[in-house]
Amino acid sequence: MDRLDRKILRILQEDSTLAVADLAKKVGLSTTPCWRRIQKMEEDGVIRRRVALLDPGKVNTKVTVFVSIRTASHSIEWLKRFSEVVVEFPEVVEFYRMSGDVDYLLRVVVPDIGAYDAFYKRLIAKIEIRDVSSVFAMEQIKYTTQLPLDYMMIDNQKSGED
Amino acid sequence: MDRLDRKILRILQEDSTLAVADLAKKVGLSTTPCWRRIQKMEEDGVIRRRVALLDPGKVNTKVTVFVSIRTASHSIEWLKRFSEVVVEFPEVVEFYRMSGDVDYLLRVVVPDIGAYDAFYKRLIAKIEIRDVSSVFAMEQIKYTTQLPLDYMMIDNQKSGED
DNA sequence: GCCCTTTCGAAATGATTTTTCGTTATACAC
DNA sequence: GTGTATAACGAAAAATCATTTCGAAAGGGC
Repeated sequence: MDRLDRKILRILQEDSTLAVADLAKKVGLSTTPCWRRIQKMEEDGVIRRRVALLDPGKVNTKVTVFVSIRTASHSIEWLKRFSEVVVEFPEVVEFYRMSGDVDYLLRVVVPDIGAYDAFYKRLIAKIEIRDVSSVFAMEQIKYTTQLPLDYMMIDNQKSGED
Repeated sequence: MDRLDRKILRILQEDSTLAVADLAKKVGLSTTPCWRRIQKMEEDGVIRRRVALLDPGKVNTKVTVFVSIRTASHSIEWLKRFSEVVVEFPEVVEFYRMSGDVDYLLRVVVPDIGAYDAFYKRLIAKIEIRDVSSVFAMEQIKYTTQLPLDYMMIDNQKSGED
């Protein structure tokens, strides 16, 4: 995991459609070693998958809602079932167990407020939830799948423009 | 935008490495029309980009922090600068303007609590912020880039297993 | 029925990925 | 220094895949 691997990851996080030869040129390598590095990072699980990202507007899921859930105290059984139920909804794109005041946080994407209400009804029909609070996002100012690569490798940094 | 396009999008959101011929077989089409449909959806901007998704653990960004920001009332200028500053941090992977109590919500990824503190200091060094509240995620139960496709196309649904 | 438009599929072409092979660099023991 | 092992490199061949070309089939209006 050196400077070149980081450079490769930075590019692939941006755009994974480049030909290996072009990518190689960008990082200053020939195609074979570049290809092998990519291969290795896929085997090692650093690169998890390659996917297509869609336009939320174009697929009619412009609206993001953050749903905070407080559960008081519940049985292990309830928690297990709760997770299973929530995960199944395709509208739930993120789901976290939190520290602090709120127990769970969901990011839900829907076309509009009406669709959110319908989602909400379907959710509480499947499982009883004590305390739910929904907040709508007015605007998505930034959304990226690119993770910062500055924290990889404690040594070997040299942290230049690459 | 019909059933077949939806089927194609569903697969590409999962895995964009499939050969067009294999994808075509899966949706019940031959390669040329399938390729053309993909091409069109890229032109139309339905498919925005293709990217590699990395393992947060493997790049040392396991920890997610949600940062709630209240700004009271500020000038337009301040708001503009605030957005510009926040967007520049690679640790900020999501950034929303919210309705309700909280004005802005950030999702920040870092290696650990210490790194979050360092990030926080760098942030407030760049711009003064009134009221900040940080909550750590204990566990990421679900995270997907796959948008639900059930809301596309009001007509033409037929909504089967495809 | 006929024309127009659209979508389809088979096959040829061109580009890219992946393998093969030989070379070069680096490190370590002696 | 010399020898040897290990790991990374690069050029070129082979295999696979994307893209184009062409013609045929399917729907829609008149």
